[in-house]
Amino acid sequence: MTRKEQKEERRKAILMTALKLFVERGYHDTKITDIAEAVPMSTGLMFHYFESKEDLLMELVRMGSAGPGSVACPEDVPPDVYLTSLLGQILSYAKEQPWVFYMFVLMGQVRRTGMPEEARKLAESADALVPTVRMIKRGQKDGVFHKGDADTMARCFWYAVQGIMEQMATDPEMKAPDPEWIVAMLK
Amino acid sequence: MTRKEQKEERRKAILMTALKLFVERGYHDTKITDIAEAVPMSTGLMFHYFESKEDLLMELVRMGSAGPGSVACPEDVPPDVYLTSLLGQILSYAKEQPWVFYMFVLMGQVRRTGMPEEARKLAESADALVPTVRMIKRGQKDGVFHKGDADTMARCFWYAVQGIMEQMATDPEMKAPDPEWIVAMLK
DNA sequence: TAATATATTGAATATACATTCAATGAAACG
DNA sequence: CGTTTCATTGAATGTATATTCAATATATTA
Repeated sequence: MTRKEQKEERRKAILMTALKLFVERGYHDTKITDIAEAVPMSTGLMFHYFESKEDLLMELVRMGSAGPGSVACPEDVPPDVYLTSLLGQILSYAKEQPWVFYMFVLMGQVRRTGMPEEARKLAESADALVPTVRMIKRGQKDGVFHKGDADTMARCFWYAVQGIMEQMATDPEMKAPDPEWIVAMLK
Repeated sequence: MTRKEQKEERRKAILMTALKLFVERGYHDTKITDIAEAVPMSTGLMFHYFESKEDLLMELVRMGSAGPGSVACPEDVPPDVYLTSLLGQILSYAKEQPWVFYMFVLMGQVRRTGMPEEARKLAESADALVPTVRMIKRGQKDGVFHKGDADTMARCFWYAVQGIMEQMATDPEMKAPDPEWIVAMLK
């Protein structure tokens, strides 16, 4: 089974390399050749592992969609505390495992800008928005969050995070924010 | 002079159309043909008005760099009040003049992702970061803002705005946030 | 070891798209 | 009007790059 494992490793190497490049330069600016060179491997071999560039993107989006899973807050934890710790986890995890971090950014890009329709749909389906709206409503009832349209608040929260992450992914000068600052948007 | 005015109008029409498409689909996904079709005008004629696609982008970035000008807070206004009103202005302006809004997003994209070097440099030079850092430091001294690295705080603030704007530019469901929410990140 | 399957390569091909161009139409100007 | 200048078009060209392919090397298996 060493052969099959090798192949799996190689696939992962390609995926991680592509993820990094897609986030840093954008999907369309990243040539198959660039990925191949960075892996490193010949251009032709890329197509032994993935049908096409789009297939490669889809695979990444699939990973990203499966990833986060539940962003639900247990009933006995205050929503503000939960969101703060969730964000803290994401940020510190990102420091050691940059791919989680890149993934976060890629998913946002795919959701928004001109990417293959199929990829966009999948990315949209995996979104933390719905559970966050629920959390915010509970927080408002408990008085820890301010008044306002919960849906808009949830969007603001995550898209703010998105904007900050996008910058962190490409700009080494950018230091991680304190999660409390961001949750303060809701208080 | 009707002839010259006509030309100027046409140029602007192209610029505005391109801006919208660049933001909605991304620079590389927007074909010259798409812009021409949307204006509308033949593909060839585009090159009567602009040397190249890159030239078109550069013109937009030039406009964006000239735009905002000074984001400086007068000494007698509290920084939090100033930032709130600045954001309010941007958001309400954007509702009537979508191009200001698109421009905001485009500039952010150009600063980050793989775009012609020249464009990136110009976009970077026009950045509200420096004056904002100053404002935040003053706010910290006055006790209206919390402690923390002022540079990181300023970046967080603007990149959060960036993320929210990016979403608003492409998602009609997204409603404008209350500027206070975002300034609350700093308090 | 021979036979087979898989990995790998680099050059050839196909395609998409920016850009050019020769030709046509419309306005300005004498 | 006649002439000149500018606007406009759509098809032709060139280039970049995703994808294919025939050939070669390396591993697996019997």
